[in-house]
Amino acid sequence: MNSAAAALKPRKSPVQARSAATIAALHTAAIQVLTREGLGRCTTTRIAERAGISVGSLYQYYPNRDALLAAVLERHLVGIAAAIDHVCRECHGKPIPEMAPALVRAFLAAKLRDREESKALYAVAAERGGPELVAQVQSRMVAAVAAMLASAPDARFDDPSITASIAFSALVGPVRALLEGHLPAEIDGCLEAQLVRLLTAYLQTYLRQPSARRR
Amino acid sequence: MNSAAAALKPRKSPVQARSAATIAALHTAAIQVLTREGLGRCTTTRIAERAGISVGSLYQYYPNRDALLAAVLERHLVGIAAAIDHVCRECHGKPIPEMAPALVRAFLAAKLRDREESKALYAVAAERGGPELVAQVQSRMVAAVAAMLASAPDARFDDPSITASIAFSALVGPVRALLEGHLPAEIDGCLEAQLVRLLTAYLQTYLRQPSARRR
Amino acid sequence: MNSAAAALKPRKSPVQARSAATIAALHTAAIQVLTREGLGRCTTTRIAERAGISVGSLYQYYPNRDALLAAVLERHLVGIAAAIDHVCRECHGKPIPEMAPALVRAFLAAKLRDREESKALYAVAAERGGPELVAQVQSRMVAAVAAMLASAPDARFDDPSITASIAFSALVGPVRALLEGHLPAEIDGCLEAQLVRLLTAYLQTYLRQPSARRR
Amino acid sequence: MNSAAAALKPRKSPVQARSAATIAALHTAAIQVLTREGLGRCTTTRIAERAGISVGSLYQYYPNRDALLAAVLERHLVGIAAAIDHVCRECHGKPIPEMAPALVRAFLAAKLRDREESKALYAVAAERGGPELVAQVQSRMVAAVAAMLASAPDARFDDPSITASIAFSALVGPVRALLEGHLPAEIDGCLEAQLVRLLTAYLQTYLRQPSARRR
DNA sequence: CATGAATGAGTCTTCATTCAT
DNA sequence: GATGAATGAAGACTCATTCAT
Repeated sequence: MNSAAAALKPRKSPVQARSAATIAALHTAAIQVLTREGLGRCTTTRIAERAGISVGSLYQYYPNRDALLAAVLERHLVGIAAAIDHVCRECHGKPIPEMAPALVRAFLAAKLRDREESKALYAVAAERGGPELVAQVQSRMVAAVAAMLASAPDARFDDPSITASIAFSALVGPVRALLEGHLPAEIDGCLEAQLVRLLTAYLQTYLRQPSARRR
Repeated sequence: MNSAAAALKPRKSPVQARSAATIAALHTAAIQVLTREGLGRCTTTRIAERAGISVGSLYQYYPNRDALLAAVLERHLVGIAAAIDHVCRECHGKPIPEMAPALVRAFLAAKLRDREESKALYAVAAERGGPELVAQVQSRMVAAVAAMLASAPDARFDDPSITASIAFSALVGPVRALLEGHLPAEIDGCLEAQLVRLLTAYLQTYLRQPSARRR
Repeated sequence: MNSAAAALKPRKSPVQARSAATIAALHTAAIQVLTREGLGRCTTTRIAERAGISVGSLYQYYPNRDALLAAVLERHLVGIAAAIDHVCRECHGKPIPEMAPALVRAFLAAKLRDREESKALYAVAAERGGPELVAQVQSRMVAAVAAMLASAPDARFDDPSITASIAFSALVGPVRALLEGHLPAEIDGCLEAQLVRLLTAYLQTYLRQPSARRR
Repeated sequence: MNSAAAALKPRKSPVQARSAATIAALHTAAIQVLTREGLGRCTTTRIAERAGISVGSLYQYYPNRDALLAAVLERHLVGIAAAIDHVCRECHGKPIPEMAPALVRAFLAAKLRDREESKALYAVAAERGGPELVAQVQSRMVAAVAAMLASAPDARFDDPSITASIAFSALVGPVRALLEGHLPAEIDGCLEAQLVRLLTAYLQTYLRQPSARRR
């Protein structure tokens, strides 16, 4: 870990219950302020105030504002990653037609659980340190997906990691579009079905027995 | 146009050659500062300095910082939209296997022409006014794609606009991932092929003659 | 209170001794800067500097420059109003020849106690929010004077509030002229006598027993 | 004239008709901007724009913003002064009961002819250079009034200039209060009568034959 | 002469961070 | 440990004034 990364690390581990509660409150507060005020007005004072603690105390937990926001973002991403990890292990060895729906469902469930949070954090992800964090967690998720894909009995991927990257980011795109309101309203009900169709079709181009036409 | 949107409008039109040059310099400078310093440090002073003009002059062209950034973003998006529009008209009435590659190629060409610019503007797109702008241009692009899809002789879409939304944002996802460095390095060479594969597979699930196996 | 007025309200109450001292220092500093530099150069930085605090601290007490100046003006006006209120209650039921001198004396004492302050605040009273504030406090003073006049046993006023308005503003005029240096220097010694004469003469035109000629 | 005063002098005399017209347009524009935007936003650019000329041209006529505003204020004050001068000459040698109403009427007519202008200029009068200008013109008016008073056959003033000062500023006070909205609305109709009463009563305390008791 | 774009010093205001209580 | 007042650097934006066209 270089010094830049070190500067974003929390100051203390939540060894005490109180600490954990305070940190949770800070995260929640940060997301609320982010949502209500925007990143530009998401100040330490406001976050602390909403979390019910003093600014001074905030600095007991995080060395600076960016570290707090990074932590919030990280927790969010790690949650998603865990869900992906889990489903990938669960679907290990299963055929594509089972993998795809499971992956889509898991991703949607994780990402849309708290839409406000997901949406608010896009801005954080675009700021200093955000992209690195996202890239890091993303690569972990891609690795999990790649491992899962590699285990599919009915398909063969030249480079599972590339396929996983494309597959995953092809899922991320529509979900982000949904959260940011770039999608027509009608989509809400059929998003999952569409993503399943998209992913399945894509992965099935790698079916092992290419007796039938492909691509 | 409501007053919020009005606040983001440029102040004067570049009727004179000098104005046009100044505005171009401002856009370029903004993107450079964005890239080198990040959105948080992308200040009017810095932009003006890099553009070789005074802050005061900057404010003769844009009423505020957000308006300038919005203009830069808009120009970028409009460029993309024009490319999409064009290819969609060009592929009108062609079958899916021709549409998909053309669309992918056009999108990649437009979006990756200036990677630095594309990448820098993601942060802007996440800020005040950005999402609205993106949504607006996005919907125009989706409409173009939907029209194209509806004209495909070999497929039938229940709701072309939904399919277009998914298709387009499924393209956007991987490209964004690429620009933000979330993709493995090896992908660069095969991104286009992968996206063509993704898009074709997805759209072909809507093939008109389901004599062959699908999905 | 409408939002415009709300924007001029102080941010925190001086509950602590230190706060009260800081606020007092700010008021004094504001008047000094006003006097030495004029309203146009009465900037928050200069006020804070002279008050011996940082600009940031100034903004902990007042949301903006106008609010600070409004507070200074208000305190001044309220002081005058209190003096007027007091003398009006004191003279309740007394005859005109006692009322007039008492009112003049009280007004002069209050307004000329700190000539520098009184003079400096004229500029503030003419700026955004000033006129409203003055009008408001003025009406309170006029009401007090009107009540006093109505209680005079030796006079009868058709509309005490009109008479009070005229009487009061007729006092304000010369005092303002004095403070702004529009009056010849010789006046200083006899101003009070002249104002008493003016006010008494005016009010006595409303004497109850008009056995003698009255205009 | 010291250098400070010199700096406020117009740059060119209105020898040409066009100059005179432009200057008039500038004055009018200045008052409009003053009224609509307030002194703080009464900028040279805005004034020039409203006057239909360019900023550059504005600087052909006045060396700086303050000079323009001073000129506007001066013209206003000189107009009032001329009216006062005129009525004072007209009433020369007449008794108090004729002087007072004439003076009041003349003053009100002059000051209330363009209420917007009168009101707007109070802010200018409070700024740099304003007070001096006002004091200067005021003293000329007071001199005229004093001369008139001294000529009254029915009164004797120990120091006509003091009486004139008080009398004049006692008129100024209520009129200013009216323009700034500090007076009850009902006053509008009876202001003149009240001021006549006020002034007459005051001046009559100096009646030559004190056969009757008065103050 | 008129024009109005350019200048940049100067304002107000915010906010991350510290530290005395 | 907690608090929140104080700090002051930094940013957005304005505007009087100039001068090339």
